[in-house]
Amino acid sequence: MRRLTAAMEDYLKAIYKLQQQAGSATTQALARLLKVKPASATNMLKKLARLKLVRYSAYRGVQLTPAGEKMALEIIRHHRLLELYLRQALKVPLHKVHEEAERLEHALSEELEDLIAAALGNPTYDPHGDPIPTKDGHISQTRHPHLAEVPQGRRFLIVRVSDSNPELLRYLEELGLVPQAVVTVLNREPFGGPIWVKVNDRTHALGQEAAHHVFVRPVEEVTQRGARRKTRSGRR
Amino acid sequence: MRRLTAAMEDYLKAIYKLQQQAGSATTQALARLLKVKPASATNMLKKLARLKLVRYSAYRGVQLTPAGEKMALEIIRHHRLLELYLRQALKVPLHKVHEEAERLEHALSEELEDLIAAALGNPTYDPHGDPIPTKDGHISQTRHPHLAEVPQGRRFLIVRVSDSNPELLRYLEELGLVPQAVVTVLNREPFGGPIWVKVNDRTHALGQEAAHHVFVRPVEEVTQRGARRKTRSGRR
DNA sequence: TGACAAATTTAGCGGCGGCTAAATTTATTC
DNA sequence: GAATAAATTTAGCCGCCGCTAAATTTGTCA
Repeated sequence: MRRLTAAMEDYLKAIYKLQQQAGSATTQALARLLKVKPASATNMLKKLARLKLVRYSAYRGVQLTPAGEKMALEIIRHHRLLELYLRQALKVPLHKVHEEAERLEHALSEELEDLIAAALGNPTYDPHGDPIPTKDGHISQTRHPHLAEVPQGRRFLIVRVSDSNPELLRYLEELGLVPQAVVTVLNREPFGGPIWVKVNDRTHALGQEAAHHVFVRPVEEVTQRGARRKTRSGRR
Repeated sequence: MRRLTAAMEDYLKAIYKLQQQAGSATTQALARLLKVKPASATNMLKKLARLKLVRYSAYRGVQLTPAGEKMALEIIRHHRLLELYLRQALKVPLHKVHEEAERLEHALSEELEDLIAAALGNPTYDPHGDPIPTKDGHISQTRHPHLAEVPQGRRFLIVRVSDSNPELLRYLEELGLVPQAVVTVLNREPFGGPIWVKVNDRTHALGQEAAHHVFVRPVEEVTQRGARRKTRSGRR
């Protein structure tokens, strides 16, 4: 498996994301995401097609081949492992974690990847709640949003509480914010203000940081015949 | 201070090393060190000269300007901090630490550098015994060899014992291999075999790993009038 | 001093990955 | 179905950083 350039890796990752969100990737969407001009994207797509990493037919959008998808998942694994590692081991602030990982991911060897994964205990989710692909290219299809990015007025089931900080973990536990609990987002103050939540009939004002560590899934509201709602998430 | 390309950073680092060893850097030596052709080196030197990072006069070799030296030291700081971090925090095998750092150093931000330095307790030497420049561009001029790379039959003063592994540290202490002790290298078995050393009239067979953590300085032999010997080290 | 070898530089090319401007295809609308 | 708008591709350029081949400079030795 040939070594790809950093630019190629960026394109594969971007195509993967667009495919997830919209089924396929257009030249324009790709260009916007990567902050290049459409002409540049076309250029690269032809290169990736020659390498059999994407299926590309002119004017018609692009899709990853199985080989391309495998590569994309490897890169995403690098990225998300790095994010988590930077956050946990080096206490990089959450908002900077992404851009740091963005540069480091291309320089990460397989060995170092393994060591980092092991140091983290082979985690399956990154600090943003996104699933980390396994080494052999499998990825959980669910992306869990955290309490800070979820619409207010709805009920959510807590599926995961990020375990980076034991103190925070204990704090959240005291409030009753534990996996399987049902939480209602009452209100959200703007500009990084607290998030009002209700758990077990108690109301709490949660800070931004705390909210970022609580990952949830919407509780299925019982509609006619209990039909499941389709959801779509976007971003990352 | 403009951001340099990875190639430029590699050149600055190489020029610095050659200057240390030989006072100045020739096109050929540079090309050999960087594994490029001399013509390519000439090309880059002209670019660096335009940026006022080196003083370059054709056919006459090259020298870092103060600005160039500052940049070089920054890069070397990145490199050596990474080496130490990879070794201590992630247990990357010593022989792989260099090439990993070589790729990561160009992607390291200032913030991450600071966090890594702090996590390591602002260390001053890397795992090879090379000094780590400070953030403001000062560097200790002494490079201490370790016991595994030192000629046999001589006496050495232990100046530093690397503190990465507490177990190892205790072991070495038991043997009497502590800073300020004088050690004689009796014999060295080939092919990664043990190194026989004498400390306090006791003889020990030291493994490769242990030997790599003991950094020494030759004991000044008393020659006529106690004149100091000049030494030169090479490598890294 | 002059001739030659070695080191260095110059000239020109190639792949990468951006860009702009112009041409082309696709989609939409009357 | 023709006209037009929007998306996409093509053509050609540029900077980076390698390369080779040819020209030039430097240093040495008779």
